[in-house]
Amino acid sequence: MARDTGRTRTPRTRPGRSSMPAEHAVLALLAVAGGTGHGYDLARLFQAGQPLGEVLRLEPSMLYHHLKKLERNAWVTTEVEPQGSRPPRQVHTLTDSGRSEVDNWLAEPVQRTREIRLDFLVKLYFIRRLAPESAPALIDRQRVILAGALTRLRNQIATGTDGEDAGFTRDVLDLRLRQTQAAIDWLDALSAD
Amino acid sequence: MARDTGRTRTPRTRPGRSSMPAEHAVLALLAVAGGTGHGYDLARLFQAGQPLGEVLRLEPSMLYHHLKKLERNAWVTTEVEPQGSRPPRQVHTLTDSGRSEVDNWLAEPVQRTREIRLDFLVKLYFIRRLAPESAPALIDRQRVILAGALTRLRNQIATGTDGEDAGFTRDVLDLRLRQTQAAIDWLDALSAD
DNA sequence: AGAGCCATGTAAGAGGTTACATGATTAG
DNA sequence: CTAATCATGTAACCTCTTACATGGCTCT
Repeated sequence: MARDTGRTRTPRTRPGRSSMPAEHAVLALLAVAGGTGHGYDLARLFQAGQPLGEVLRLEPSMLYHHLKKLERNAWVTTEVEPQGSRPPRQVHTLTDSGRSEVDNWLAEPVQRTREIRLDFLVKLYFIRRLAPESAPALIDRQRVILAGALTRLRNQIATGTDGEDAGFTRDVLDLRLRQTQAAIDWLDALSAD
Repeated sequence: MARDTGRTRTPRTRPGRSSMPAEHAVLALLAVAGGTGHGYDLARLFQAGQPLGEVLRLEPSMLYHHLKKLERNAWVTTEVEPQGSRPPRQVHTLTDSGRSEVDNWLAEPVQRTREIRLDFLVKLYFIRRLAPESAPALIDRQRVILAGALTRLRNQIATGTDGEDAGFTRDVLDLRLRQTQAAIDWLDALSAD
């Protein structure tokens, strides 16, 4: 039914949602490693048993995919390092632009409660290794955002829906309220170290 | 580097993870509507403002996509109903196989805590409309699963990791513990109606 | 002799988002 | 006259997962 008229489409402006934690984790891992590294080496850190692997499982194929993407973004440069008998390494080096991307990403709290479980944990892991003195500020800013969400949820519950679906809507909001409160309590426990 | 040798690959056995909530929601909505319906009609219920739309936002394009998939699975049949001047409707009818798929899906609690937020809420919405007498059993079985997760988390925390990343791993487990506990508390509040 | 490490990927397919196409009718 | 409603999709592009390919080397 629909036909492609051949017109140039507007380029996709919104590539992906949330903070693209996997991609940024690869970039940040390069920063932790001192700015350079190759894929195979980084891959081990994303496996089960590794602390980061418990939060973010990354198969080799995706890791290599992300490294290509980072290169397209000019956040890393790549050069081939022959290894004699072994397969040559693609050694990736963080650029200035890549480093500032890491810093900006680390400074930003996440917007949605469900992103705490993955995105925020990854940020927390890296900020403690790359800029531990900034960790309390990140945690505080995150708490402010969650506190705002909590207030909005309370208002929504108070403004109560009427109609036959009121019960379900209330249950949904109540779940979100509890999950948000649990995340705030967790942040408080983090600060209280 | 890799070359396709032309060998037949083993068919993909694991199609998708979690309970494919969107697909099942479309199927269940058809059941609520009495077994028949067309896409445009169902689409409205997934919009913002509708109770289901608050939990699961489904764009028309995805809705039609799911309807095609349901047909391939023989869970619905489709016939065209001309409308005169308006575009003809594709009227979908739930099959026996489709109805039993809905029933099985509704009876199964979710395995992971993070699926509470979407998958379980959708199940709750539909079980209250299709088989309200079974809702307490679903909630109870869900509580058992979450209680098991809680126990495993407590054990993991007690068995404490050693090493430099012990702090982070503990924070991860502590967050999961709190989120799981919040979900259990919510289930308890649901039962206490 | 076989398992597993090193080191890099491709292939195929699922699930999902956003933009856009079509074209008559009805409400403001 | 314009916008929305009705009704159905396609196109292009994401992310993520699983399976597989290559091929020498080292450990048991």
